[in-house]
Amino acid sequence: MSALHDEPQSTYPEPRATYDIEATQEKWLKVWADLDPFKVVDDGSRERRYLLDMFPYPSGDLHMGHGEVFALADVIARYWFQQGYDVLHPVGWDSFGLPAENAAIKRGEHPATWTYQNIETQAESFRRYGISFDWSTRLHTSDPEYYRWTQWLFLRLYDAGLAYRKSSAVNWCPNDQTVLANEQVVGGRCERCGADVTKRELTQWYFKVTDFAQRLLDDMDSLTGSWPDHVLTMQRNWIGRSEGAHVDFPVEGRDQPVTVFTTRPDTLFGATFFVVAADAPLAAELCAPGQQDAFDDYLREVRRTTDVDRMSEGRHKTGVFLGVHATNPMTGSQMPVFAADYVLADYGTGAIMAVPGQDQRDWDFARAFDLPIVRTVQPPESFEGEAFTGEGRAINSSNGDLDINGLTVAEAKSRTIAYLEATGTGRGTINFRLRDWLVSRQRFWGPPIPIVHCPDCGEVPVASDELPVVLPDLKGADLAPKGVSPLASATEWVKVPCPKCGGAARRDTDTMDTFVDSSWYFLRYPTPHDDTQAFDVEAVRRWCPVDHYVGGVEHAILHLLYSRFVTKALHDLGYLDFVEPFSRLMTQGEVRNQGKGMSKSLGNGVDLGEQIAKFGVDAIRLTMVFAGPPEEDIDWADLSPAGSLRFVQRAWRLSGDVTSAPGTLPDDGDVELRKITHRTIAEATQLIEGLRFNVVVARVMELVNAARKAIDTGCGPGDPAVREAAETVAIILSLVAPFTAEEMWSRLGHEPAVAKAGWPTAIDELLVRDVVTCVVQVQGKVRAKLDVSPDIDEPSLQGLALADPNVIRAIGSSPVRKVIVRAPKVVNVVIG
RNA sequence: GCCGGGUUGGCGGAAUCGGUAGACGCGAUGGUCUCAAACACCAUUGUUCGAAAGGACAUGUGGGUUCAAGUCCCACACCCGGCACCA
Repeated sequence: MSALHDEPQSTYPEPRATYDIEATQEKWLKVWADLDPFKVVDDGSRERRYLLDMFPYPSGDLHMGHGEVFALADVIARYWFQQGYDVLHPVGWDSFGLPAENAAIKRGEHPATWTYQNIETQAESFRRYGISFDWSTRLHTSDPEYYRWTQWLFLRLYDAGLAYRKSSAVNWCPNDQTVLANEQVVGGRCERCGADVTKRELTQWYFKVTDFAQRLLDDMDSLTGSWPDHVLTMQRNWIGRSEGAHVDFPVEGRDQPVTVFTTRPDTLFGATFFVVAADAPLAAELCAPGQQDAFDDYLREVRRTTDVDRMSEGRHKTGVFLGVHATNPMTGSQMPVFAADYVLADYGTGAIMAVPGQDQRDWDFARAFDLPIVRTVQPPESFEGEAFTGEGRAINSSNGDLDINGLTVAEAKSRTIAYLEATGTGRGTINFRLRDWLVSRQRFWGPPIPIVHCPDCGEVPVASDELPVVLPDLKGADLAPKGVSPLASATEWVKVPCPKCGGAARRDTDTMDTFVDSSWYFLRYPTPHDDTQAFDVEAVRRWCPVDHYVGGVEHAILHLLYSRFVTKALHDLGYLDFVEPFSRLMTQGEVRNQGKGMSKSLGNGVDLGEQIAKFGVDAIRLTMVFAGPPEEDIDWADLSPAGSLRFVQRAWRLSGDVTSAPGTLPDDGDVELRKITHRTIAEATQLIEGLRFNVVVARVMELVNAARKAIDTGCGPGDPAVREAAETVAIILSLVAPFTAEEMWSRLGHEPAVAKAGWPTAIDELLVRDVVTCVVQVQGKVRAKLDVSPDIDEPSLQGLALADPNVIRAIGSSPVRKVIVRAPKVVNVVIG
């Protein structure tokens, strides 16, 4: 039995009135469905605002995490509605992806069945949760009407040279039987299923994100302050810019020199050997015939090792001599060339100059293979480590032409680069950690890549007016992973005439990463049903960039980086007049339980639907919002939905106690209560702008307490100020507890919807206090409090303070040396 | 290791301009109501000394600046998150 169903019982002399939450929810849902108060207008009559929640993946019903994000985002949306903006608050589903496919295999169904059932379930839950969506915007990325335009985007990037195919060693998830983007490999494991990722040599499609590396970095300056710092930091780390030099090393038996990237060109004199990534083509190329067998054995070993093992802590260095030598351009000395797995094939040039004196990894390798170590930076006296990577003066660094001995690291770097450039053996350069975005997937439930492979014409893009390339009708076992895309088995679908020559050709059988779908969906929302174009340039100009984006921090790198890339690419192609998609970002924390993330395996899950059934939508939303600052994790075990329910009932009771008529002007109302009301309005406005929603709730609670007191023991229920307070509570509360707010609004004699009642304006005269508390300190310790007028002058305040008996006692017989007066707030007496 | 963020009552958190630390809520304790319990409502609630008046101590630790520090500066400890054989 929950509080929802408390009936007034005759045995109680005066039972507290409570309301039937379930009936109230049902009542207003019907009314709102008719009123459709959150439908976007877009007629230019009002200023526009675009609020976007990261759209959900339809993995079942909504869970606690959804409950939190959407409640938080709705505060902002509803605040904007109250302010009279024309708000775009769309809804949709990121509905392509692996779980649907895995469910379909298990059940022998089409992935669409599971997907669209879940979407319907979530849609109904959203509706009941009272989120202020404009339902007419609804889209699903798995609809052909949507993925048609995802394919269009692919083709535009292809035309611009930003989508290309290459063969390289890629991350392979043996469990999901598909390749993964770099961003989807976490700690050497598949982000989705946790399997150890291995490498495979495959020809795959990529988007050229690296072309934008510098801009992705630079444009973050404009987001500082509007995006959380840690998100910007994560992106910066991910892009990983480093400054250094390319240096060319002649290698015996080879015409072309081998170039390496180094961030420490100043240590070039200390380079005593040379290492090539074992799995880079260069290693095989350089290998001398005599070392071929040894190299082949080693490479086989490396290929077998997963990333998890490869990166494990304290693993000793391995490698194999390739039987050739490189020449150090500074010292002329011969450096043996090794293949090793501690050098990465796809970072820099896949080859390094090894400077064991200044790099611990090189030091470890040198010790393992008994190679010479030369220090080129003087460590401090006290230094006891091995490789020295700190600041110091250059040593052992001169030849006939260049002498950098005695220079600091920075000076030595620039001198060396200048020398390399002058002699044509190297140049200063910038290198990025960021790799191109691998977008091919060997799975079914995603947008087919709109390319045809023709034996004569090569890769030919599908004409834009031939889109969408619709998925063939596969289901159940047809979808089981077999290492090649399930699309390949749809033989009729694959066969297609070449768009160029008309000859027999084959469709590309891979689908796109689902992150492609979500990299542009925010552009679709202003015109979600346009069947002539992906997005309307003019509508996007009106609405975008998104004013406020809300979602989980787990997308801090992947989705946000990809969206930023796509925005910049479309900008360069002339479609967009902005370069950053999301002007402001709020990342909400995780909902946990008893200190841990909720999960089935831990058995600590809390079901959103059950909580709502028990306490009602408003109490749950309020609990989420009141729990703490939006970006902090919240722990359900620390919270009290029962307390939230108690509060909404208390607020509701207020609306029933008001006896003045609707429309009563508050002017003659009780001034003390009016002051509290208007201070609440002023503070709430500021707090919402600062995203401190939890404090807004606290302030409304205070206002409710004040109004309660006024009714019971103050000015009484008929005072106009009580009505003003109750109406203010209803409006502010409508951002968090829409059902209670609507019910209050109705009981106060108004027509729905309270959501559009209009944000109240604080009256300045009611914000000034006529009495303030002045703190009197002696030696910085509070000894007295005085009620004074806010415009009291300093001499009188000082006089009052020094006359206070507690102050006199605290001063005692000590001489007063100084009195600091900051009227009207504080007086501090310095003695002794 | 590098980068970012944090550490405030029994708990979640306020105090974002250097000026009353602990708003608001949870929990707890006492009371009202009840045969009783639950619910609800009222009161108290940082620790400590004191009968009280009043005092002392308190924002991770140690220093510093200041009339005044949770807030500013320096060092340290611990926690959380990200990146990491990235040359």
